[in-house]
Amino acid sequence: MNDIKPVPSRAGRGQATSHSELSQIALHLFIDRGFDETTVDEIAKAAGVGRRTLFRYFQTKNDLPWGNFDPLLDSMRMTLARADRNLPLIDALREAVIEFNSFPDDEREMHRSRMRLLLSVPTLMAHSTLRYAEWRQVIAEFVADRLDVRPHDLPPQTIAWACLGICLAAYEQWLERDDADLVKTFEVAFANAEAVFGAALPQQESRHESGRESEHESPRA
Amino acid sequence: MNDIKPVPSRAGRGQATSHSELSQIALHLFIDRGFDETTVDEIAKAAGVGRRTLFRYFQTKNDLPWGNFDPLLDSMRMTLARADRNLPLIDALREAVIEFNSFPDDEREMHRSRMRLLLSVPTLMAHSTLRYAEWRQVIAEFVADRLDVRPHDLPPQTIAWACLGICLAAYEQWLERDDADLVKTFEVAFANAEAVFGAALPQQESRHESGRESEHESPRA
DNA sequence: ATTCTAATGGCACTCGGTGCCAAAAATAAA
DNA sequence: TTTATTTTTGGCACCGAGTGCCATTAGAAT
Repeated sequence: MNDIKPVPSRAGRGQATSHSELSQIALHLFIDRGFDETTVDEIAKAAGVGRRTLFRYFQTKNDLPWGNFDPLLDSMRMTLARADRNLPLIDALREAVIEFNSFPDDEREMHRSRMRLLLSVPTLMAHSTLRYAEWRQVIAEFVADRLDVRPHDLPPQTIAWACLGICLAAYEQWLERDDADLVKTFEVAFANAEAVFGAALPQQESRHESGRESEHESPRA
Repeated sequence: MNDIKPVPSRAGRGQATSHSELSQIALHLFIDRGFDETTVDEIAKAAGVGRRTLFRYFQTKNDLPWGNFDPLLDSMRMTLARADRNLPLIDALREAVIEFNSFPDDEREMHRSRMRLLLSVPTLMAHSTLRYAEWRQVIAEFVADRLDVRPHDLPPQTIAWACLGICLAAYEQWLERDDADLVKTFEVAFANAEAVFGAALPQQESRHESGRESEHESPRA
């Protein structure tokens, strides 16, 4: 909500507002007037800053409801780094993702509102893809480390994309029921993926109809 | 390329151009001048139509490089509908996806260019999310039918999202190597997902640490 | 030729986003 | 206190995407 300015220390004019304050104001306007119905000028006016200034804090209108995402990403990176290396890859991922999406109870309603906005407004849904790319990168780096390949290779990228998909499906489901438990929904979503994708494995070597060996790695998690 | 007008039949002025012609012209301009560097006015001029008219054929500039996607979706729906019901879900999905992404050799370079554009230009990458939603819906409907749940439920949505993720990872990989085989890349991507997500299963009932039964279905593919 | 119909395309306008730059405000130096 | 330095602000003009409105155009039917 309000950032402390620990060291207003060095020279120059003070900031007229803060990143998170702008985000808050915009978010509230979006929630009760609608995203497309709220103009940037209105947000700037509501925040008491010039429109030009607002665009220095946020690159686009679409970025406003996201607030500052980076600390959350760093946090997830840390969680993954701390994961027990004996834990199967998929379990480490599930736990990190759940941790990443855990918020204090008093933030629950705000979180729901924000996510509803992000997932229901087409413009935001689309734009979010760019934010998700950073999120995927965190996952990919972790998976790459575990499989001893580069983050950019197919297996980490595939897993990262798939994890994102699972999370988004879980969120969509969570938003539909007022009483839904987010953590539980994530667990079920992961279980669904495991059931379907794991179904081809039990028959052991059945994946070789198409013959030729691959230059890509087929990881054993 | 050129649509036949089977029945110019009924009254009114003739169309100045066609959907696919506009798409072609725009695509070429995007490819050799860059997406952001090409204005809608330039496209309209190149196509010899008014800017206003162009916006009747395509809702946004972002839609231009996609051409008409719907027939492809219908085709995938058909492929899935024809799938052997004894085939495991995941195999049916893999095959349909591969079929969906198979193009004649002479379209290969064009396809690469288009996909490179769609996956590398941030604006398009973001916008594509909306197209992918339709694609996911096709998958979700198929999965829902197989699992005897509603398309909207968690399992179909999760699988659909995960499939999308797998496909996008495969495409990104394919675009990096001139000589890469798209089909093979898809197969490897699916295999990666199966390996990682299937890893939790072999221990059979190990998914119950967190106790309580779920109101969601946990499908057996 | 006239009428009907449907597509066209120009015009003006809104809104998001950017480059430019003078003015404001805060600190550091004199 | 005054002056110089530094940094942010915010106004202005401008661009490009997208839309509502509407007179015009061109083909088909009468």
